[in-house]
Amino acid sequence: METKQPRQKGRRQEREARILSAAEKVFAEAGFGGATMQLIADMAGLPKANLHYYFPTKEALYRQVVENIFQIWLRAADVFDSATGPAEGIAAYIDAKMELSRAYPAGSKVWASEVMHGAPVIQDYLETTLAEWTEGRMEVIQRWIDEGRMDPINPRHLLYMLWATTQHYADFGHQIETLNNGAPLDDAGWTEAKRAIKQIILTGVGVEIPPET
Amino acid sequence: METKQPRQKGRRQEREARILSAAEKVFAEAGFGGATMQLIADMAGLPKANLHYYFPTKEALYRQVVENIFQIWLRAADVFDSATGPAEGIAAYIDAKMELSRAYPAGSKVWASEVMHGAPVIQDYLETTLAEWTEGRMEVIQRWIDEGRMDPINPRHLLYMLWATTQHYADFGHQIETLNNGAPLDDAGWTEAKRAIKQIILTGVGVEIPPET
DNA sequence: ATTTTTCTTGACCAAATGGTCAGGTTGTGG
DNA sequence: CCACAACCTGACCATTTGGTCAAGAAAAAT
Repeated sequence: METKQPRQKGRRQEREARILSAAEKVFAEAGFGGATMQLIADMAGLPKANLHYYFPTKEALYRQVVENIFQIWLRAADVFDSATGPAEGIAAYIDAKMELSRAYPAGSKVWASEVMHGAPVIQDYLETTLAEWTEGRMEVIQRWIDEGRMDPINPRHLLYMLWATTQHYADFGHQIETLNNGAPLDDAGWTEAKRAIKQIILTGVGVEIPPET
Repeated sequence: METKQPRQKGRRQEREARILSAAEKVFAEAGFGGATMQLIADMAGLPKANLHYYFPTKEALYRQVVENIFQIWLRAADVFDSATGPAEGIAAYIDAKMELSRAYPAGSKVWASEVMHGAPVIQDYLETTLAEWTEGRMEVIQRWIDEGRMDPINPRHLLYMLWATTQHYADFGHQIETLNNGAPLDDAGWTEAKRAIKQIILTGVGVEIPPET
């Protein structure tokens, strides 16, 4: 049934993945307008014309990059649901998003850039998927509040603060690096960042900080 | 002695201001690479060649925009110093930065974009002015901690959280607007945002929330 | 009034960019 | 071995872009 998909990866998938990876970096470093197909091609180690075989236009390639990031984002947000209470849920979400910021800084930047420029290609996602996810999480938080398991705070702004703070470590990674004497955060640095964020936010919403994650 | 500077504004200053204002918007909406001199010229209502009379290159114009923003940023940060303690200082800083996010969203986006792309034009500011400012504020916070006026938290990450959270309302304004049913935050919305942020962070660092600002 | 300086702008240019395409190569099923 | 499809790529093109320039128009200085 699966005549395609030659046991290994498949030329096509491997090529597309390589192109997407290069595109993510270039779009993150230069923005959509500043990125050139030639630059992406060079970074992917392929002739420019070949990119257009897999992705018809620069915009199509960009769209694919943004959608991929969005999916990763959403998937990681599930930790919020499988939590037994506010302390575990929020702590797990902070940890998850911080790990994403560390693992996919370029993706985070592309996302930030896309939103900053008015979300020209993922506006529909914002209005549907993201709006629904946000609504759902706000309800969860509100329930925790109603049950007296955390202080009454505005769930919407709590979510914004979680996004802002965690993504900051990716989007402004260069600034953080500069203020860290030019060196990127090491393991200890990231751990300390997560710890500090959890301390402030969890204390801020009136819950105990869970022991280990 | 001041033969220049004809009582009113002066043609030159007025022209430069108009160009800079248009440039700020265009750079914010399209990024450095996506912005074109023609677009800026149109928005400023001037022929393109005229821009090059006041600003020799696109990069020079961009540099001026970024430096202006940086100055506004720094100036507003002074509220931190004139505070009598952590509660007032942090609260005032949050208020000030939120008001800047509301008043200069384009500027904030240009700054974010600049940093995200590796700070090609303001790297030196990051290394000197910003680094010094950060160092100074960290000392202030550490002193408050040592004096037992707030919980022991990592001053560096507290600052990052303040920057991230407040700037988020400018940089991700479009996303916030979309999640607010397509409408920008009104006066009440901004007040509520500031209140929520102060509640979480001030509680999070173990100080009382000051009454009014 | 005349000279000198500052400013304005349409027309123009070289370079870069997204995208195309025809001809070729590689792989695959029969 | 052949035929067919998928894949690759150097050369090419139309358009856009940052930037220039020369010829003037205003203003200011004399």
